[in-house]
Order: sequence, then C-alpha cells, then structure tokens
Amino acid sequence: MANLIFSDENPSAAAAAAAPEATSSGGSIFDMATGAGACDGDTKWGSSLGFMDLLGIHQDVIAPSLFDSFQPPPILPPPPPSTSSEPLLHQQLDAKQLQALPSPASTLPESSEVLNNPATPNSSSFSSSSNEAANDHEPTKAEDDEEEEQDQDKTKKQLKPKKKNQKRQREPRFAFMTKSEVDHLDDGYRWRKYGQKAVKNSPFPRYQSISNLITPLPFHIGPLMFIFSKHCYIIWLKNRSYYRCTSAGCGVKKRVERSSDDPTIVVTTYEGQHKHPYPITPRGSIGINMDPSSSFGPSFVVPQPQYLHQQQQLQPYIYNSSPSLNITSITTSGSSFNASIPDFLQDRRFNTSPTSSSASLLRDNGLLQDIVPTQMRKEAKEQ
DNA sequence: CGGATTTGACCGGCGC
DNA sequence: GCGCCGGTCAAATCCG
Repeated sequence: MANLIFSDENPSAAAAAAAPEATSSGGSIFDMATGAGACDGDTKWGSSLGFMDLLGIHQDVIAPSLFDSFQPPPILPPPPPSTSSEPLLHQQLDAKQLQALPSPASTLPESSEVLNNPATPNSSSFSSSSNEAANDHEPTKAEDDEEEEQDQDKTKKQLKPKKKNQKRQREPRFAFMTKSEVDHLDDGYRWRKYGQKAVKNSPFPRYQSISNLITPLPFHIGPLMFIFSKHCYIIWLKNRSYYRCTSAGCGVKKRVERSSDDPTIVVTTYEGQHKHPYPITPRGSIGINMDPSSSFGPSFVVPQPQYLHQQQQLQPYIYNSSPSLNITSITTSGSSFNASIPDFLQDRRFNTSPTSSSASLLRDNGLLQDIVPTQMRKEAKEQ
C-alpha cells in the first residue's frame, strides 16, 4: 500500500501523492475534448518538479495550514477505530483549518460552530441544535404519512419541498484524519450508508505520451486512465461515502473520504450530535467511551493487541506522532520503520507486489466500481 | 426475511 | 438561465 506509493523506484508517483490539491473539491476534470493539459511525448511523470521539491510543496502548503496549527489535545486523541488504524488528527477544526482540509471541510459553512477543543460529535461542545436539524431531515411519522400521500402524484425520486427562504441549517461538523486502509472506521456507533459519490480529484491531471509510458502508473488513489490521441490521460477519482446513525431519532451523519493529499489518510467528518447512549458493541472493538458525565468528552479505549492481531490483514499504518505529515518515512526501505513497531504489525508491511497492491487499492477505495461497470464485476466474480 | 449496501436520479446552492 | 457539484432519496440488490 503506502510503501508502494512512495517507492524509490517511482519517486514521481510519490510526488504526485504529495502534491496538494490545486482547487477545492471541485477540482476540474481533465478536458479530453480540447486536449487541455496535454503535453508532448517528452514529458515525464512529474518532471517539472523533483521529488523533494514536491515534498517541499506538500509541507509548505499543507503542513502549515493544517498540521502545524494542530495543538495536541489535553487528552489523547481518539479513535483508533477498530480497524487498527491510527488517528492522525482529531480535534474540532477552526474554519481556516477546515478549509485546508481536502474537501469535506472546505464546504463547511461559515455559520458552523467550531470549537477548538478535542471532542467528538457526542461531546458537549457541540451546539444543541442537533434536534432541530435532525428533524429537518427526519420528519415525524405523521408528517411522513401526510407527505407520502401528497407525493403520490410526484415522481418517485422527487424530494419533499423545503421551506423557501430558509437555508438549511448545518450541524457543526467535526473532522479528523486517520491513517487507514479501510474507509469506514468503526467508531462503535452503528451507521447506515445512504449514499456515495465519486468526486473528481484531479489536482494535476497526469498525462504522458503512450510511447513513454515506462514507469508504472501510480495506482494509489484511483486513477481512471484512458488513451486519447496517443496520449495517456489519467483522471483521479475518489469516493465519498455518506453514513447516517441508525439509532432512531439520531440524525448524526458521517462523511468518509480519502484525503486528496495522502490517499492513505481517511478523512472522517461527523455532523451532528448523538442523542442516544453509546452502544456497547458485542464485537469488543475498540470504542469510544461516550460517558456523558465526562466534561472532557469521550475517552478512548486502546485496542488490545490481541484484537489488532485479528485485523492485521488491514496492514495498519504506523503514524508519525509529529503533527506534520512525515511522508518521507513511507518508503520501501524497511529500515525506515521504527523498530518498536510490534511484530504483528510489521508482518505484512512489505508484502505488496505492484500487482496485488494496485488491485487492492482499487478495491479498497471502491474505485473499481467507478471504473468497471457492475455487470462486468459480476461476471468477473463468477469466473 | 430483514437489514445493509449499491446506485442512478433528483434537488438545491452557487458561480458564471 | 445554465451548468456544475454536494448532498440525499429510494428502488434494487446483496448478504447473513
């Protein structure tokens, strides 16, 4: 996984991964019709910038705006969710920080309440408006029935009309970043996925004459490659998943996507506040102890090594305790890893062949489904 | 069979 | 007004 991305053999791929997103979530898709962005056959991958240059860009642009402003919370950062992933960042971000976040945060309305103290969506630091907002989206049963009748004439897909001149109130959002191979981190609550969007993520559309296509393609985020007029174009796609808490009356939402800057990072954005007790998970997963009596918000239960052992196929990433992204530590060189990493976490760290890694990444990111039609996938499955 | 997920369609906001 | 995009819905499908 990550070790492939930043492999020494393919430094420009690493640079690509480190390159900051030029625009917000609406990164422009490469213009195939006009050929905009096409280059001549001499262009190499990331040739305009060296590996270290791009690393520098990454640090200059990303780190100061997001990571350098990170202040260690008074209590340990949360989740290592049960995926054995490690938390990178966890705090309520101020508007500036949120804008620095890839995309979930960039859409944060200014009216959002943000507090600079560590908390989770369940923490008391969130505004108490969650009920209202939740009711906006989840009307009462009576209202539902009434509207169902009204909607008889309407198209099935048509949505219920919203009150005019009333901007939808957004819940305060809370984002944190986690190094993980799995997108949906188990935080102990039960979530139902209600939507998924493929978002374009093309900071620097990469292209190259097909005749010069020597270096392996950097399959680390989900490139959709196509060939047009002797040029190989790649559009970077990623999925954004939308989850809703399954508890009745709880309108908490959760948005999960990969970071544009580092696809090994999962950006989880919570919206709203749970209005129910923290569910006790029978799985014994690591959970968040949502003790409402605690004025410090939730505390987090450290996963037991035994449990992590069961999850080792997830290839947990050992995160750097430094607030900034130390992407240089992610190399194919085994010596770059800390010797203190338990054996059971090291077992599978370097067993990724380019082939399996590419495939698994495509699978993990859900990109396969974006690129390959469902029918084709089904056929492949049957074979 | 019930709950969860997938996925195409739809709506509203926003920028041009 | 139009197009793009984020967010949501809900039927179809999957899965235990």
